[in-house]
Amino acid sequence: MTTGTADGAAPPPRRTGRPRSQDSRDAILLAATEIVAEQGYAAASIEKIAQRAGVGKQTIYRGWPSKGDILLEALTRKADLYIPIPDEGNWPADIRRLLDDSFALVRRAPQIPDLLRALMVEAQLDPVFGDRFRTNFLQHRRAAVTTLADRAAQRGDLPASVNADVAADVIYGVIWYRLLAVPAPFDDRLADDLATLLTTGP
Amino acid sequence: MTTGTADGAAPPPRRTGRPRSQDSRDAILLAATEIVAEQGYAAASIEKIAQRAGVGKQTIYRGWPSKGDILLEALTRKADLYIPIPDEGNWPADIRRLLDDSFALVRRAPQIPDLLRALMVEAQLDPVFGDRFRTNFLQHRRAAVTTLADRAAQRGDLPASVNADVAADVIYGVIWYRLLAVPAPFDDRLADDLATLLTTGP
DNA sequence: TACGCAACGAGACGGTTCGGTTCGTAAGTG
DNA sequence: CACTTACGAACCGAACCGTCTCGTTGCGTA
Repeated sequence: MTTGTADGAAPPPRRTGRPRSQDSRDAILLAATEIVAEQGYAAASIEKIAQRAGVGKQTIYRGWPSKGDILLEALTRKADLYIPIPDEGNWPADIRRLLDDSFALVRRAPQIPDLLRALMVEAQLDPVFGDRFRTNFLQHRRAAVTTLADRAAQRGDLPASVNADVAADVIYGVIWYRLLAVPAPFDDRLADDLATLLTTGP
Repeated sequence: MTTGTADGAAPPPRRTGRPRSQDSRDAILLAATEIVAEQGYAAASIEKIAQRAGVGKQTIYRGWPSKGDILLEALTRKADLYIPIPDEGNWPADIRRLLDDSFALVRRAPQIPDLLRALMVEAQLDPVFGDRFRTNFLQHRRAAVTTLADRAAQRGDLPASVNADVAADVIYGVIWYRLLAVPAPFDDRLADDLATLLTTGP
């Protein structure tokens, strides 16, 4: 990953010539999001995105190395996707807060599930992008949970039947499973069930 | 889905003309499996499958309605994928047995993870096939777990923190999450962790 | 103000890939 | 032998990728 700003010490802003258009970038991200949401990922070609965005294909190739990266940026922009790592002082409240925040975000922005599905598909189809997706996105989300769990373990209120890794596996496993495999909503009942499972000890 | 054998009452075996070649069917399934395992799903086109199988494309179109269905048949043939629903008499042993059987199958047949990934991708790209996949495969697997859990609930040894739906969500959620999102093995440690989580009560 | 430079939208281009169909032949059935 | 259906191969058109070339546009600098 030596692309981007890894250009010596300071990122040279741009010296001369016409600057890149932020409007075009925005239009591209919007068009990609809409196509994925409305017509499914199979319909999202670079060609179609460019056409819908009212943009030349070259502008897209200049800005992103692959289709997946467009979607990844669209996702991270979509909401303040940064779900803050809660700190309620105890494990049950932390885990419940994280679940509530995550579910609320999905419900609030209905395109997010479509983007997530598309990204996971692209990660399977393009292994190089897949690595990027795992490193830059999936592991970040996972780290939020393991941070909470580690904190709980130190505090001593993590149930003996739970460890940090399995907690992350369970939470994101269920979320992705529902996104991809079963058409089930992210409702309070699921949050209840998961929180109960992960906070009940012997 | 009115294709296939939904042809009146009795499935007419075949009356006249050249019979379909079972060898061709086998070669197609084998070729599809190998391409997916060796080159990834992105490389698995009908064209390549036909070429590798030494078969005309028409023979494929005559036998399966879509690429996903080829892979689905390849998967169900691959092993006796039918993992028997355990009945060990108690919930912890049942759940442990199901996990062990499932993990052992994946370890024994290394193409199975590739096929599963490919099927999940295809389910996202082709919604019509996706419905078929969910109905004919995913729900069956899920039912195995809910059957165990229902039995345990009746017996009274299902922990209060677990219910049938969440047990299935957790087990298959984690399995699919590991297949698609994190490069982690299906080892005894995972089975231990999951079994502990699902069998420990307050 | 005038000039130069890079990005812009649009689209042409060559090339590849693929899905689906057509064609003449092969293999069974009656 | 006549008939029927499957067979492999070849063919066709559409879609798309990535590059390239236009003439144009906007910004920094001379």
